[in-house]
Amino acid sequence: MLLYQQIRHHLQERLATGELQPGCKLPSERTLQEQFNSTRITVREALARLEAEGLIYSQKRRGWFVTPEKLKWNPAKKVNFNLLAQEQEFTPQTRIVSLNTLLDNTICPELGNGALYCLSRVRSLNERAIMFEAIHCAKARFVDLEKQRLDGSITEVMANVYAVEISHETCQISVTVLPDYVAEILEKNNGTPCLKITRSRYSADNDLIDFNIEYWLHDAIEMIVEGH
Amino acid sequence: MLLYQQIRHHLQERLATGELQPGCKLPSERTLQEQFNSTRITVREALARLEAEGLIYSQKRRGWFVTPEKLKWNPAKKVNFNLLAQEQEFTPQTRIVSLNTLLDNTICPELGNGALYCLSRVRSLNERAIMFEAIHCAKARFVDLEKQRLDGSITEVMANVYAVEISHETCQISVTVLPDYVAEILEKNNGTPCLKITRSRYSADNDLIDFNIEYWLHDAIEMIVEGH
DNA sequence: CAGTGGTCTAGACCACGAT
DNA sequence: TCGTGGTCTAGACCACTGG
Repeated sequence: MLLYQQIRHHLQERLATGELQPGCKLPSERTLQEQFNSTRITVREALARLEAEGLIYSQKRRGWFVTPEKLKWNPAKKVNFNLLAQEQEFTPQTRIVSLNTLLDNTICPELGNGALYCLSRVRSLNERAIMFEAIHCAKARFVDLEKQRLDGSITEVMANVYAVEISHETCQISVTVLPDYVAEILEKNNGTPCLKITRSRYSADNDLIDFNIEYWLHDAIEMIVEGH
Repeated sequence: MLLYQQIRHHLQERLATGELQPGCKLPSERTLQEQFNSTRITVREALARLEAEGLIYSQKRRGWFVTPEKLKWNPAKKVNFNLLAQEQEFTPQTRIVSLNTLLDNTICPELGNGALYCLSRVRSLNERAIMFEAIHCAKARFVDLEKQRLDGSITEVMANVYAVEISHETCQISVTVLPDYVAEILEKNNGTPCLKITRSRYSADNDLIDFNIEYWLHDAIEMIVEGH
C-alpha cells in the first residue's frame, strides 16, 4: 500500500467517524510527517487528494481544515443567495470588492457598445469566503447603480429600482481553477479548483440584461438539477 | 515570480498559441526540468495546476497530453450520449464493464427490497475514456436485461423492450475525485478530479425506475443549464 | 518569536510503456 | 532495453500567522 494512500485513508477514517468535525483544524504537516515516519512531500500528496475530494481545504499559511457542509443549489431556479443560505442554516455574507466602469465593452458584445458596470463581490458562508462573482451590465440601463445597496440581491435592485425583470437565463458550468487574482481575493493558493459558472440573464423579450462570471469553491457547493 | 508559475505560464502560452494542439504530447517532465534548471517536483507542481485547470491530462505512465474539446451537455434534457457526441463531432464509444445482480439492495431503498441489476459502463470520446457509470434498476422490472444490447441507450431499451417510459429525473452534481476502483478502470491516477452525478429517474406516476452514479472527468464536460 | 504552510533542491527506486 | 511518470527521502529557505 502506498504511503500517501495510508495517510489519506487514515485521515478519511478520522473524518468519517466524526473525530475530525467540520471546520476543525487538522494536525500540522510536520506532525503527520513524524507520525508516519515520512516526509512533508508525501504528507502533502495525501492532503492534496483529500482537498481535491472536497473533504479538507487549506487557509493560506494557517493550516488545513475540515470542509463544512455544502450549499445545495439549483441553478435552474432564480436564486437569492441569502435566502438559500439561510434555509440551509448558513450565515451568508456579501462583500463588495469593487464597482468599476468599463468604457469599452470587450467582455460581452451582446451587451452593446456602451460603457458597462462591473460589480465584483465575494460571498461567504459562516465567515468562509466561497465565491467570487463579477456582474456586468449596461451603464445606460442602470444609471447611478453605485447609489444602490449592492450587497443584497441584484435581481431585486433591478426589478425594484429600474423596473427591469429577469425572465430567463442560460448558464455554462465547468470545472477549472481560480484565476490568480481571484485566488488572491479569496485568500486561496493559486491552482485551487473551482466551479466556473457564466450566466447570461434575459428579459422576457430576450434582451440580455446582465452577464455574470462566478467562481465557486469546488467543495462548497452541490448542484441539484431537475429534468423534464 | 515563482518558478512553477513560470513553467505554468510558459506552457499556457504554448497552449494558447496552438503550438501545442489538443491531443498532443507535452515534453517529458525531465525535459522541462532541464529547460528551467529546476527539479521534477517543481515541474510537477506546474503540471498539476494545469491539470486542475483542465488544460492537460495525464495517461498513466505514458505522459502528459493536451486536453481535447469538452463535451457540452445539458443535464436537464434527456440525453442520448451517442447522438450528443456525434452532433459535436466526437466518435463515442461505450464499453460494458460488468452486469451484476445485487441480491440485497443497499444502494437505494426507493428501488424496493428485491434484487437489483447493476450495469457498469465506460464511455469514451475519440478513444479517450471520460466517464464511468453504474446503473441500478429492479431486476423484477427488467427481467433478462442481460439479453438486451446494453452498449447503447438504456432509456431506449427500457422503452422499447419493457415499455417503461422515463418522464423526469433529479440529478445531484458535485466535484470530487474518482473512487480508486473507478480510477483503475479509467486508467487514471487515484486522486483524479471529476464531476460526480447521481441521477434518479422516474416514470410519469413518480415511480423510481433507475438510480445511476456517473463519474465524468472534470476536463471532459461542460454543462449548459437553462433557467425559467 | 515560534510554528505553519508554500516553495524548492538534488537526488533515489520502481512499474510500466514503447520499441 | 530505455525512457516515462509515480512515489519517496532528507533536507532547505521564506513569508506569513498567531500568540
